[in-house]
Amino acid sequence: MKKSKQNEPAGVKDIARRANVSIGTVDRVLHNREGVSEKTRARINKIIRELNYQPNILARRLASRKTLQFDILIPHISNESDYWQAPLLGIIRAEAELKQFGINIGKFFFDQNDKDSFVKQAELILKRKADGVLLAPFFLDESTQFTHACSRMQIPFVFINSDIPDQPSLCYIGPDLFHSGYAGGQLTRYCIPEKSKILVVNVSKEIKNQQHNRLLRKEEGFRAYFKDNNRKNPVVKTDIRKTDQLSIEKNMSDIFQQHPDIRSIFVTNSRVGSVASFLEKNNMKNLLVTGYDFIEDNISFLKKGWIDFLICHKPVEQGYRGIMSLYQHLVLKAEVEKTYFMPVDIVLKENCAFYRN
Amino acid sequence: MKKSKQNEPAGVKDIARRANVSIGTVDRVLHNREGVSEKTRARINKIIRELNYQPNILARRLASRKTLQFDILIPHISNESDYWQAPLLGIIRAEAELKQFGINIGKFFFDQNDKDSFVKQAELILKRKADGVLLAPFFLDESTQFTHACSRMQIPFVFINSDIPDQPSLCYIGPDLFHSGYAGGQLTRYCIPEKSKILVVNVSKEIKNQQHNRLLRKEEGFRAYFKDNNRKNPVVKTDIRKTDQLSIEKNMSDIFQQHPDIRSIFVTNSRVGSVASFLEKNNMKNLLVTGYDFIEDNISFLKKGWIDFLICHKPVEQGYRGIMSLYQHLVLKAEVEKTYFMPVDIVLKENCAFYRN
DNA sequence: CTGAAAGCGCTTACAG
DNA sequence: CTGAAAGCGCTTACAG
Repeated sequence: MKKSKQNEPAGVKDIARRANVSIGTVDRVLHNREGVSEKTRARINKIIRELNYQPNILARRLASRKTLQFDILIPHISNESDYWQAPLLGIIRAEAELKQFGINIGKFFFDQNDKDSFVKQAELILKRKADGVLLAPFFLDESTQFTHACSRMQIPFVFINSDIPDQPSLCYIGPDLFHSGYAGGQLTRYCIPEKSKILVVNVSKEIKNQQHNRLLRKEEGFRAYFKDNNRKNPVVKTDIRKTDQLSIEKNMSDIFQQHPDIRSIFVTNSRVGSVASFLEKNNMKNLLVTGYDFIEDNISFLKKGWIDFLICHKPVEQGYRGIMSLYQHLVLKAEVEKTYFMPVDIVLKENCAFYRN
Repeated sequence: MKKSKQNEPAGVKDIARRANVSIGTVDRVLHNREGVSEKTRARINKIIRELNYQPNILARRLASRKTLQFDILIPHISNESDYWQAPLLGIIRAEAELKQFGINIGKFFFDQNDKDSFVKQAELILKRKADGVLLAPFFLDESTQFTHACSRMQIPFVFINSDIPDQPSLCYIGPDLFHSGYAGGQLTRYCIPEKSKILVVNVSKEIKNQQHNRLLRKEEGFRAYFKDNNRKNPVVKTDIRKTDQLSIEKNMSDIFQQHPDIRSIFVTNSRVGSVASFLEKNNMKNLLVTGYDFIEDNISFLKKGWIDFLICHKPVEQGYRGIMSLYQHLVLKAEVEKTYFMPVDIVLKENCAFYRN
């Protein structure tokens, strides 16, 4: 341990001394507060630049008794899918780290199958006047309305999981779905014989929401891979609108009756576990199965060999990084990447023990 | 923004008041400094526990003018391989974040092919009496000697990239090599016909160092996968001791003369680029090529299709996390995981654009 | 429009 | 062995 004395970075005191003002005035200039004559403001700003003043964040947060409020709006964790546990975990991790910096996180949850619940929670957040918002924009119109309100109130917001590109969001943190599907295409083509038949499965209740669009985007990418590479594999597709296990099995059963020569299945979301379960029950081996998300159900089928590949986009990190982006912007006043695509991770039986979601 | 008034966490003042002592004495107890009677120490400790006192890290670092010195000892970046750029990048990223908390990082580099350079740099570090050390233990004996010295001087140290298990390190951050090779095995077997011939390539100058052991460990894992899954693919192996491009090509040429039926190549380190270059020059298509590390040379062959899979272990994060572990231990006094295995990431042409090294 | 003082929660000498 | 005071680099009222 050492004590540094030389070359200390400049502080408000140094600026005040050089500008012949009090540190209070320097503080006003630093924070663009009113009540300073243009002349002195200019003089002080010049000195700040000359000295390349870097505020001491520690001191700043210690002295300011202010608490920042970040509010999150994501789907609640349902039995149907425990995917959203992961982003929440990342958010909680960020919360723990930022607590000592005076940041609180308000958690609001909505029902994936209920637009009204989204709207209601969004209103609650607006009433509280959060300093920053993180949301998963599930319902296109409702989300847009909400973020417009945020913009009006000057509340910065970040999207995770899915993006609404033409919004003035602070940033988007999540997958590039098209390329994610594209990578799924490559994995599939590597592992199955040429020209063998492929089944694409979309499982989603509503057909007219962001969630369903997400699935289609992956499917596009998946198909594009084969097209771009001149592969002529026939592709069968099924849309399953009833998402309970029984309906899925029924649907799969029908499909396989019509197409007994299917060699590979690509499920565009985390419901791949239900498909795997069907295969297990009917002892249908020798199919290459690819799907999404590192959740318990899927992992167990991966280990048992009924799923070959899981594609993942680090949902825990999405939550963590989303909160940290607000922190970077609001506290550190640092630049934030407008679009942060998560990696397209490939998990298989043999590396799943080491996967960090 | 809000001001929290109620339920403020307890501070040294509260403790002092309750214990009927000055805050100076509380501070002494908090830091286990001498000069406090056993009676008062016990009394204060009891109150600290009762109040579940959590120190304010901000205030602590602001008040204490101490600077912590972390020193790193890793290979310098050579033309031969730019792998080590990545960990250094992570270290520099951590440095930027921790600067405002009064942490400095001293950077020491050694030559991978020169034990003496390692020893020399290690001695420099010991003389400076760092508060914490991060090292890549390339040379087994020399590293052990160095870490023994650290232990004696009570300097915590962390390993990255490769581990020396029986050392009192703060932690190891890096791959589980055996399982990394194992995953390589699964990828290979998925993508090639049964019973087709496989070539394993180890490229390393010295045969008796940590670095070479690393390669063998991956090879073990790779072979174990086939054994565990009762695959009878014949495996040919070659050890290349001269690591220049020409020698590698010569060696490969010989191997393929003997074994023209090789269907797949597994290169146990980042030199897979050199192998790919050989294949490209000789226009040898239809081979499945798997290797290690997300470095420029390899990425370009991946994109061109001469490499199919790159296995990676997030070297940037290894560096970042290594420094952060020292910070967690020394500043935050938090627990640190003794072994942090990095994920076994699989990069292919179609997801490489999104990979975060 | 500006300044002087108090305070954030700690640590660090110094005095006794 | 213990206490009182000063100070870390800022922000926040308050006074003029």
